[in-house]
Amino acid sequence: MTNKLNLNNITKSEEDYLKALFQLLIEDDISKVGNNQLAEYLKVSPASTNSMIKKLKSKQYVISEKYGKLELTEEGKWIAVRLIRKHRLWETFLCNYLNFTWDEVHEVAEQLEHIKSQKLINELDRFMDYPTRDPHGEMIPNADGEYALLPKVTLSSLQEGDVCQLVSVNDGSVNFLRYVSEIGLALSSEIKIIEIREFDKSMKIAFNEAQETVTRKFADNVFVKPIT
Amino acid sequence: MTNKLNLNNITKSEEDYLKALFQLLIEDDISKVGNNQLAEYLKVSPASTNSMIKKLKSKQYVISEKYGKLELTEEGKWIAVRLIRKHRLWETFLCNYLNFTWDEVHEVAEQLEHIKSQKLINELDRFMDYPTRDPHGEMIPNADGEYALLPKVTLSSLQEGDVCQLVSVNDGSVNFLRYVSEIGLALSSEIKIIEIREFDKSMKIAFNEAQETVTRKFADNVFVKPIT
DNA sequence: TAAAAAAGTTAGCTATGACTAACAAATTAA
DNA sequence: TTAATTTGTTAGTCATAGCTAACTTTTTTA
Repeated sequence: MTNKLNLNNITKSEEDYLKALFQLLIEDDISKVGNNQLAEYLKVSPASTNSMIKKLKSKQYVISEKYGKLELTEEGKWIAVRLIRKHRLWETFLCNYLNFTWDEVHEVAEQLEHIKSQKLINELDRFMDYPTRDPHGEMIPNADGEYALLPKVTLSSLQEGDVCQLVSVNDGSVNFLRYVSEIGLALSSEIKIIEIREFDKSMKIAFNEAQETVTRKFADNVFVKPIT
Repeated sequence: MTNKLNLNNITKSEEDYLKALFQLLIEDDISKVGNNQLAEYLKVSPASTNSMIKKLKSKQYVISEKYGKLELTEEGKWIAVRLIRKHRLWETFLCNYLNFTWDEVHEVAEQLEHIKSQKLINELDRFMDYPTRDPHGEMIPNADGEYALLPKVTLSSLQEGDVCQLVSVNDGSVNFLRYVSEIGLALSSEIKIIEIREFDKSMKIAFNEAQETVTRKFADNVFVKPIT
């Protein structure tokens, strides 16, 4: 009821904040997200975040006490999930139909996710035959907002000798994604950890008959499923 | 040069004004377009238009003297044509691939036309195999901004006994487009003017073995090619 | 041609959503 | 447990882009 009415009144900025909060709180499973952390994630000033949070509280998308941590209401979560759905469906469309590479899609999808049309996104979903994963391996919520929240195991969390399969990658940086492709890694690649150097936590890994040494920062952005 | 740099700095509003000016000046071929006319077309106040025109003049997209009529520079036209290209390609995509009807596409295309990505629109064009007309029969500019400007002959400009073919329709009103479909008219329909009533300029027309009486306002929004 | 109407302009207001600078509260560390 | 650091808040500014009301210029018409 109020639901439907509000959704067309929401601004692009409000959507961006709600999505960011959802990704920190729920997808990254961070228990205490504060004002400044959200500000840093969105690359805006703490003051901007503070005033937006006030607005989102007044619209009942966010709950928090003064100086307390931030929480999303069910309504807030619902808005965020729908944005994530749109973002990932568009990424999938761009990669699978419009010859985009996985490092090119994020920026355009950031724009496309704000297009307001229920029909558009549901038809796009149907057109692609209801994909469940985007080009980076992330799960795509269905039309009811349901999707599996895979526990995020980073490559960096594994030990020497462990073997795993590449499940998804952080899509935040174009340079990172290009680098992943360049060295020959792809979704589902089987990776073995040959050695971890204590000094800088860099890792020597083996995959597809190749070997590479990657930094800790790199390994933090690669999500894997350990093979038991 | 300056071209490319500016195009990413342009706002949605600036784009809307340039497109509106182009449609009035070039597509509708109106020789003198003034501030208030543009304001009315865009459904904003004359004051808003006035200040936006100042901005567009400073960016050299528009030329006009104080109290004089408005003109577009080549740069201004180029921006407008690209918007029209994007708008019509998206409309075509929505109709041909996502099950939208021709009365549903305009509103969504108004949003999609502001997405900034050269690659997106050119790939979409390729994906659809370079269509030349949108669902309303309007010409789609190619990647170089070239397209045929069909002289707009309205159904209302014809005489009793004339025969013509439906070329395109004004896509501004959802109700109008629904009405056109409902009575059974479609692009390329052959229409014969049976009678024009002087009193209110309403027309009795025949097409596809059907007859209808349509108002002057209706006939003003239907564009045709007379059959000699 | 002078008055009325229309068209165009300006000033000043509003809301959104950024920002910086200054300050307050909470947390961490000495 | 006090001091330092981090985190959060507030006040005040800026740009964009809309608005109304008042005014000026241009055009029309009586």
